[in-house]
Amino acid sequence: MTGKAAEPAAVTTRERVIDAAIGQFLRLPYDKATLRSIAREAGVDVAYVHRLFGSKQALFGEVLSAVFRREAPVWPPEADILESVLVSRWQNGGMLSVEGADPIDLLIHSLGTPEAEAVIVEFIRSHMLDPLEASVGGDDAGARAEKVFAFLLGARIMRRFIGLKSLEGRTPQEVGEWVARTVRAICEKG
Amino acid sequence: MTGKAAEPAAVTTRERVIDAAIGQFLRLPYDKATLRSIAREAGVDVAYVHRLFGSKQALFGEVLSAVFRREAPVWPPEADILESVLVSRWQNGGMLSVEGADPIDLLIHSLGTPEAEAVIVEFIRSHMLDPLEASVGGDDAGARAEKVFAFLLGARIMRRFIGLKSLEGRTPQEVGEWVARTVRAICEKG
DNA sequence: GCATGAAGTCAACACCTGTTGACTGCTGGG
DNA sequence: CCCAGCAGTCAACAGGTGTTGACTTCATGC
Repeated sequence: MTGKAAEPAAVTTRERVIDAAIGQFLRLPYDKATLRSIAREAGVDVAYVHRLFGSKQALFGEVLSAVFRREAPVWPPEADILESVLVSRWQNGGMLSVEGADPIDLLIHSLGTPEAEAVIVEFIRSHMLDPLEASVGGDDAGARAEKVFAFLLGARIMRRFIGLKSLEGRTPQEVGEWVARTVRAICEKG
Repeated sequence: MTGKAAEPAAVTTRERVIDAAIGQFLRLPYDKATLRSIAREAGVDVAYVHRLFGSKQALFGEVLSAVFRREAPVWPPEADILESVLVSRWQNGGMLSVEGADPIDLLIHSLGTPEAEAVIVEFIRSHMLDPLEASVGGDDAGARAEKVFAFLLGARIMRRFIGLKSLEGRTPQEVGEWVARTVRAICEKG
């Protein structure tokens, strides 16, 4: 957009298609995010989308990589993980954030869809669970990390799909405290 | 099963169809569980399945009711909810259990599929969250119920899809304690 | 000027979806 | 005997899917 250097950095059609695909796969179940709707949003022909990536599954893999590459690193290896990371990330959109959409949807859409499940499970393990364990520290760090992550994941899903009455109308600070207090309780006594 | 009374208790075709549908909807995403595959498994024609329930969506609602009615009461309104209900249900297959399949899959397949989402969200609210809130009691019961449920939901999803290392090789009793301790921590300090 | 090859379109393919209406086979009642 | 009505089938519908191959458009190098 603002590139005025020697390189024009023009956004390629391929990138436009990937952006459209990200939006669709975030918003819709795997089967409902059709190549045709993606192509329409990107302003190209279906056939070209297909040729660009070889198959719908390959395009989905591309989307997964693109979304989560933008997010790395999710958990920095610092000690004060509770306040600085979990809470603040929860405040502005969640554990993962992508402009204008909620990556928790991508996770939900992936789980239960065999083509996508393996990819995302591996990603969660290596990019989220392991670093979180390292951050939590202490003995039984693994177990506590799993419990903390379970709570964060469940709360995330509830807030997105079912709704959390106790969070309605709260400020980001209050939401942060809501999360942090429970995370602390799990770490200390859970 | 053991019915030897005057009533033969013959399993109707409708029941066979519902059983087939339960299996399919548990195993597959909403769109992949087609009326045709359900009909084939039940040994009848597609058209009859459709006529029996009026629409695929209606059949899905029927499946939801059937699955979760078998589970009722999920949260009895007793005080000792932690040990007697949450834990024991977690031990033998989870918060919800159906022979041979994991209802958490039904939830995952439902979330993100608009036709199914509304049905299951309402069901979770009225049949699980509200009774849990009543059981937890005290002031801030709503907030604590939501937190407890978030943890249970997240842990359930992790155990099913991502895996919980700290639960590998544990006995049901240990699993129960694992859950109960965290639930208690959330209730008391979360 | 002309061939080349990439970027992109077009129309069609084979297949699968939920849904519909007309149909058969059968069983019980008058 | 007949006939109403239920259980279930059959064939087809309209529409949507990923995928394919032939086609156009256009800039570039010779």
